[in-house]
Amino acid sequence: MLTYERIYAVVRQIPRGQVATYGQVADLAGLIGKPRLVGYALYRVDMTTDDVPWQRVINAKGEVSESPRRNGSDYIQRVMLEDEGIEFNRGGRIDLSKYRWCPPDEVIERALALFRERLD
DNA sequence: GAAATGACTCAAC
DNA sequence: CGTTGAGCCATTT
Repeated sequence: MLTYERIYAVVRQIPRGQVATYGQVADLAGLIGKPRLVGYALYRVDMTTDDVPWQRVINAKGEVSESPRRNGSDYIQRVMLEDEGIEFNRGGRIDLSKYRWCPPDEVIERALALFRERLD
């Protein structure tokens, strides 16, 4: 669906070694205030491909969201992030002030365009 | 087509 | 610090 494609398009922009929160991705995808949809979209990503760097999206607390439904993929996520040079402190959390992705202006421009489009 | 679900977030206590 | 409850809406049953 178009909604998912927007989310994936944003996630694909996250550079290696940095992370974004669900809420942040939702905002940039023109889905302000709807972070749940991001989680739902990522759940449906094909993890066997590297098309979408789903591992770089974490929750607002700075930790990898775990869920029984993920059947172990949450653990894989942590390993992949460490492989990119991201450090986990004790408690399995990431220092957001250090690794949070700061979107370039062009991405913000696109987000604004999507937002305006939504108001028609 | 109504009801349930969800990798979330924020504010309030 | 923690727990709770409301908000949210595309997808799935």
